[in-house]
Amino acid sequence: MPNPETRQFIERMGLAVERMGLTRTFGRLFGLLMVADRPLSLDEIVERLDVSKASVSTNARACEELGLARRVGVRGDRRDYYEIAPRAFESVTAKRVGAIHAMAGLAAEGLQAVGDEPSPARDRLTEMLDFYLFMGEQIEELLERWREVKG
Amino acid sequence: MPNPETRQFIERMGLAVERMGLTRTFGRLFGLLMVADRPLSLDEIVERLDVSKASVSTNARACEELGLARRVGVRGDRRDYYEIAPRAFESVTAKRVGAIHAMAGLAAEGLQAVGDEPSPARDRLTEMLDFYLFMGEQIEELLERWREVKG
DNA sequence: TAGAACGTTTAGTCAATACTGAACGCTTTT
DNA sequence: AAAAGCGTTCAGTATTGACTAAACGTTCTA
Repeated sequence: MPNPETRQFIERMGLAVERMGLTRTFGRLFGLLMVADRPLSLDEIVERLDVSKASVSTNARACEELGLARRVGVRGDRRDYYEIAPRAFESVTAKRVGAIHAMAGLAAEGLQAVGDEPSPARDRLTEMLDFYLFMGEQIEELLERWREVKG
Repeated sequence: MPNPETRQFIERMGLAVERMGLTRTFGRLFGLLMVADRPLSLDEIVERLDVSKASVSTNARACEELGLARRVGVRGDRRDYYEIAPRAFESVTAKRVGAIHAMAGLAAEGLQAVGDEPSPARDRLTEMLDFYLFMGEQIEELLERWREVKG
């Protein structure tokens, strides 16, 4: 399984995730789990990624927190195993929708701040509010549709 | 205009933008431009944000690069003035769609890497590919619809 | 009950990077 | 032609934060 193409995929996932504001190691972990043909233990991840166990432990738990991975048990084994969570992409996208709502909330606060008189600032904030309300609502509907088709 | 609510808005925008992987100063600059009632010069921004002119210069240009702000001229004045660009939110969201396409591309590479035989990895990568193709396409349509309504 | 196996926590290190102050180049003014 | 105004660049600084190694607590095993 450690063929060159797979390694490259893991590495590119690391870079892609890093570009999104998370860390490269986190992205590599996610990439590794994506191409793994079975759940992996912490030590297996340590070996495949060549990072410390402490880092893997932290990142794996963060991955779980985000809904990207989940911990699974293996019969007759007391180690923790990790695998990609079902609906991982939906759940991470749902988190993004949360950020969109936050932007809408910020826009609303901005409108409070600039007062009632018409102004360019007011127009911009109104546009921001409308845009993020629209996007948040619509993307939620997209997720809904996706779940209907694939869920 | 430097009332407490406005200051708070700027500060929260700084934090929100920072959480998205950019810098706090960048977010504050964007927030300031959002609530400004006219284009601002570098020195005005320096004063309002209390950061060095070098930093403002760099961040303002980055803001322009991202399509969030634009430089405007003021008659009889040779300074640069900045204001929020029209369709700023559309353009930043369009950039996000680019990231979604990149994820789809990565999924395709992953499928190459894991080979043709059925496997959990293959299933996951296929789901990832389908999901991001769907989302990329649909969000582009959302932007289209938004432009029709507001553009 | 001692010891091994696991995962987590924490103190410390190191690298990345955003910001500052100063120098620079260009333009305008006097 | 000198000086002031303006934006940019660059070297240096400081802060942030991810990672490592070691200690720790807990659970299982011999």
